[in-house]
Amino acid sequence: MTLRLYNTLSGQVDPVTPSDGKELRMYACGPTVYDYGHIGNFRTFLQVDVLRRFLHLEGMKIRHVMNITDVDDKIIRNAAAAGVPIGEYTPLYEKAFLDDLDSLRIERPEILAKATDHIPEMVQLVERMSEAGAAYKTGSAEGEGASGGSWYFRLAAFPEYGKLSKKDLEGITDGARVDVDEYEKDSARDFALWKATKPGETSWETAIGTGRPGWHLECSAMAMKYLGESFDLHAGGEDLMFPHHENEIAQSESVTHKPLARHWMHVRFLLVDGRKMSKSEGNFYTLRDLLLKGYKASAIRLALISVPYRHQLNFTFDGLNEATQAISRLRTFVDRLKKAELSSGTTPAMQEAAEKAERLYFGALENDLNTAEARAPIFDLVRAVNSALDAGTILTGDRERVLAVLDKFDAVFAVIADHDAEPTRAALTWAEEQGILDKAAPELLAQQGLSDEQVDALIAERNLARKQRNFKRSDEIRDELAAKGIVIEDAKDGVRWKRK
RNA sequence: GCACCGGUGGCGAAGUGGCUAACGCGCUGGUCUGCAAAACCAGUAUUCGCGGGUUCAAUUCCCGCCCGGUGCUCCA
Repeated sequence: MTLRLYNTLSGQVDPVTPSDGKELRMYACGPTVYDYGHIGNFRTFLQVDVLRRFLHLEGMKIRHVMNITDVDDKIIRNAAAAGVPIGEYTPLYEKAFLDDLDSLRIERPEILAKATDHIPEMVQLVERMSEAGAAYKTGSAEGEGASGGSWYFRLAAFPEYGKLSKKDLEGITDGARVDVDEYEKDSARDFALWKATKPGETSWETAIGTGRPGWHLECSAMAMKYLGESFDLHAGGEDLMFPHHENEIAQSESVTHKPLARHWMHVRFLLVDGRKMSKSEGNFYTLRDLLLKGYKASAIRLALISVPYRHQLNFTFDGLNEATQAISRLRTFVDRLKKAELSSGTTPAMQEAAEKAERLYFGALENDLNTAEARAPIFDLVRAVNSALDAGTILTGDRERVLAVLDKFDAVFAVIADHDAEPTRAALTWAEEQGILDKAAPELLAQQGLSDEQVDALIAERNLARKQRNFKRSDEIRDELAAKGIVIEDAKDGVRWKRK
C-alpha cells in the first residue's frame, strides 16, 4: 500500500515515505515566467500532479513547494525588449501560468515561492558556503566596500558532485565547452551563485555585494527554508538533473552535510510528432494554442499523463483525438450509470468486478506511477458495467461501489468530471484580448455562439419533426447542430445532447 | 565522439522467462435504431526491429547490427 517510485539518486525503485512519519515534504521545480507555458512544461507539472494526487488518495499529507523563477537572463532580456522593468513583466506570465495550471486541473502546491521574495535567504546561503570554503568572490571590485564581483561555487570543495547524474567529473575537461574565464573563475566548471550586474541592470544591494542571484541558488535556499535542510522528495524535468539539481545538491550539502532530498524524481521530455519540440521545427505548442484549436483541457491532460512519466511521450494530434474519445466514453458511461433505474441490492459479480478494478488500479499506480497500466482495469470495469446495464443485472449497491471506484480514478486522472468549458472560454477571451481570435477553430467559435436555449429549441423542433416522421427535416437539424459541435443521442428515455 | 533510453497489431501504449501478448483509439461485421449516436457482441499482432547465443522454454536474459530519441550547453 505504498507508492514505489524510481529514485534517480539510488538508481532503483524506492518506497516514498515521509521521513517524519507524518507529512511528505517535497519540492518540485517550477517555471521561469518569461513566456506562456508549453505542453512540454505541462507534461512535467502534470506528472507531478499525478504523484501528489495519488499520494493524497493513499492518505498521505503533503507539503509541496514550487518555485517561480521571476528573475533570470531570459526575463531580463525579454523585459528589456518590451521596455519594462522585470517587476512589471513577470506578473503577467506568472498569472498565465497559474491560470494554465487551473485549466489542466493541476493542484496548486501548498507553497509557491518566488525567487525575488527570497533574496535574503539566498544571500545567507552564499555566506554559509563562503564560510565552508565552497564559495568565492571574483572581480576587479573586490575589496572593502566593493559592490561588483560575482560569486562562484567551488566544485573542488564538494567531491560528491555528480552523484545524482552519475557524471564523472574527471572525464570532463576544464574549459571544454564552457565560457572561458568569463568572470575569472578558479575552475571553468565552477558555477555562478551570484552575478555581478552592470549599472542599470536589475540588481539587489546585499551583504555579499550588489548583483542578482544565479538560477540554481533560489531552489536550494527556498527548499531549505520551507522544507528543512533535508527533505523527502525532489522532482523536476529530466533536463534539470544536470546541472540544476546537481548544483542544488552541491550548494546545500556543502554547508549542511545532509542529503538535500532523499528521493529524486525526473520526468522525461516529450516529443511532438516524433521530434523534439522546438519553435524552429514548427511543432511548438502552448496550452493556449491547443485550446484554441478546439481541444478540451481534459483531453490534453489525459494525453499528457497516459504515458508513464519515465517514458518518452510522443505527443500528436491523433493522440489528442484518442484522449478526447476515451474521455467521452467515460463520461457517457458515468452519466448513464447515474441515471439508470435500478433495483436495490448488490450482486456478487458486480462487487467483484469493482473490487478487482480498484485493486489493479492501485497496484499499477503504486508501481512507479504506471498510468498506462492503471487505465486498463477502469476501462474493463466500464465495459463490464455497460454490459450489466444492457442485461439489467446490476443493482443500486453495485452502482455505489462502481461509482466509488470511478471517483478514485478521477481523484488522480481528473478527466471525468467535466470542467472543460471554462478553460476554453478563458482561452477565447484571452485570444480576443491578444487580437489573435482568428487562430481559433471555426467550430469552436460557432459552438460558443450557440446558447443552451437555442440548442434546446432546435431539438424541440427536431422532436416534433420526428414525431411527424419528417426525417428529412430532423436529420437536417442534427447535421446543423453537428457542424456546431453539438452531438445528439436518441436514447430510449429521450433525447440527450452534449457539446463535443 | 562518449553516455543513456526505446523499437510490441492501422495508430498510441502496457506487460511477462512458460496460461488465449492488457487497455485506449481506429477499422470491419452483427444486435439495437426511421437512419444515426450511445452501448454490447464478434473480428482485427501464429507474434513483440534484424541476426546470433543462453535455456526444456525468450517478446521478456546476453552479444552484435540497424533505426528512432535523449543527455554531455540555457531548456520541463
